[in-house]
Amino acid sequence: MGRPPCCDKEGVKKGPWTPEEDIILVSYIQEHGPGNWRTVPTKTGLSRCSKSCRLRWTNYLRPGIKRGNFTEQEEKMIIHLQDLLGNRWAAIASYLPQRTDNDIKNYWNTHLRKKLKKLQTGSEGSLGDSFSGSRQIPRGQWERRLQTDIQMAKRALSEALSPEKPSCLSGSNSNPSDSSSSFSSTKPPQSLCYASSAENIARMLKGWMKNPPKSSRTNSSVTQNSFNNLVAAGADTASSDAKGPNSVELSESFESLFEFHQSLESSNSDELSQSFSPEENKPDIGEIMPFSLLEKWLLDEAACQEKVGCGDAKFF
DNA sequence: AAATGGTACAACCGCCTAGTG
DNA sequence: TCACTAGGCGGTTGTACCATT
Repeated sequence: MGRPPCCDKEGVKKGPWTPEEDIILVSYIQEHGPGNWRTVPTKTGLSRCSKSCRLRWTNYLRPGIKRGNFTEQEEKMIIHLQDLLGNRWAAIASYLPQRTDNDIKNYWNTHLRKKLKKLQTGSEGSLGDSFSGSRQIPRGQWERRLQTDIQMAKRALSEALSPEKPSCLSGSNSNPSDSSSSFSSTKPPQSLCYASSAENIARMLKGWMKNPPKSSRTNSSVTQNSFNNLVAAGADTASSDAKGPNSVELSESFESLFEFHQSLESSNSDELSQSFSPEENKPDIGEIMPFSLLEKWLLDEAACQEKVGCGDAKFF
């Protein structure tokens, strides 16, 4: 028997999030930290279901999310990890810092699957066989490899963590395989850590300000319009139907966000990448250890397997 | 310029699992 | 042990944008 949907209530809003909602959610999380999603809609006044709030946070608003083009390296990693782990996007995402599982999944479905298909039909023999190779790995072998992966990731991470790290980062990322060390289980985070989600929004909003709504592809027009309306109305506090914070608060939020972002821009970006590392349940390995190390590991493994003849990682 | 098809991505849906009483 | 629930995950859908005809 199936569970009733968590959000089958009437009056729960669906569809694209507006900047107003984003700000309400972010400011709430900045204050209280993520977790206990069930109470978020009631406490924020958002007409969204808890799941939607969580999703919006994890896929879009949370700190440290990198959006846009995937690099060639990331692409390779995704291909390799997908071959290794299958469609376990969350697991794959844990190896790719700054990328969400949803992002990776989308990228796989829209880009990589086709790309591989093309390659597969192009060079039927080599790639095709290797691509389907993992499907034929005996379960025991697959599990052993997964274990090895986890061991190696743990080791690499603990090595990388041995030097001092910013407190924000060391709080909850101490164990990459410990997915239970989620936000809710950590102490209330320092605002600095969450501030970078405000940075995300600020960046977003700044983009909207810079680009006319039409030119921006990354945000839905609903959101753009909503934001434009808000900007238009924000100055004279005319947006009256906003739930939660009133329009004065909202415009103040915008101002503070812009100020915040400006101050970020003026400071050292390297420093930023450290001090604003995502406080996240997903291990931010790329920021913890050099990305090249992780890649080296993956590529070495692939090379090693080619040698041994495992035959499931012959892409590169 | 309009119509059409393809692409990209945010968001939703429903199942699964772990935690809790 | 069982029932219930929140959170997590992967699959799928909806829709705006872009390119082509």
